[in-house]
Amino acid sequence: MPFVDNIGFLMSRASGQLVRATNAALADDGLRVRQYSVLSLVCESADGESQRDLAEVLGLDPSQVVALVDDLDRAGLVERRPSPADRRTKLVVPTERGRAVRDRAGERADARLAETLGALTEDEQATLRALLARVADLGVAPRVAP
Amino acid sequence: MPFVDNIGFLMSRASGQLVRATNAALADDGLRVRQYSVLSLVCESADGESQRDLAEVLGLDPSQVVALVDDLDRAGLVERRPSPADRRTKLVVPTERGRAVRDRAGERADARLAETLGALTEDEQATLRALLARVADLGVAPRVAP
DNA sequence: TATTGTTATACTCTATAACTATA
DNA sequence: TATAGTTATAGAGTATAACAATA
Repeated sequence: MPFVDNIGFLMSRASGQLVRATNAALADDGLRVRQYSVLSLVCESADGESQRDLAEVLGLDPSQVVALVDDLDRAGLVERRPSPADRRTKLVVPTERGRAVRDRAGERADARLAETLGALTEDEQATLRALLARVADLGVAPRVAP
Repeated sequence: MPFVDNIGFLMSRASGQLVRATNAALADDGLRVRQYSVLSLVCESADGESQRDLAEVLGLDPSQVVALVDDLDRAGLVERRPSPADRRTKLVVPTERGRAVRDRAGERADARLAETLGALTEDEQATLRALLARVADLGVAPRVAP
């Protein structure tokens, strides 16, 4: 099979397209896709998310999450609050303005994503989503023995 | 729809998994996935590929291809040959050793990819490949007017 | 005037290691 | 001793601009 049909190559190429399109849609709100991801997750959370949980869901190292939350904090979109249960833990919660920005940015990002995925029908997008979810393996990933 | 079901997010996460797995499989041959991509493409070409064509297929800027070909050249896996048709153009061709390394690395990368995609049946992988190809938009991409 | 390859630069992303304060 | 957050650093990936040689 020719290299251009390699799933890894196609996925990397497609992912790049989507990230670029999304970043372009978010630029007006001063966001990039990773900051937007953090903001979206904390907006969906009832009592805030710990940075560790954010790192887990996003598949990032906790040290990367620090920088992303710093960015959002500096922009006044989220706050770090002490956890009532564990003094080590900080819960990241959106500010009022953070929620507003997320909603507006979300509409733009969604519109641009729909445009980029325009070649696919709704059914095909659902199929793609389901297949990606299984490859992305968001559950607890079994690794080689440490 | 919850953020974790966003196709862009899932694609980025899945792509990262595949790239990491492939890089791990290629490490023994001293390659990374982008260098391996260039090597694969020139091995499939009859008379070599120009750097411009490589950039086009890979979706990279021509200046990035320069560095990748430099790496492969330094490792003795490819050579730059003058094009008989156009003295500006350099055709990148694999060395004998380049072909051998590509074959061995390709087997390892393919095996690791199959392992990473193990959750999907052959049919599902074919479906995924077809959907990704349409999103990746490898044809001539119509852009906004320049 | 336009294109191919190249150099240079800056910023983002990824990957580790080590430190602190708590548990 | 283990975990949550943090700092620091290095390498890889991405994005532009500008230049020489050639068409």
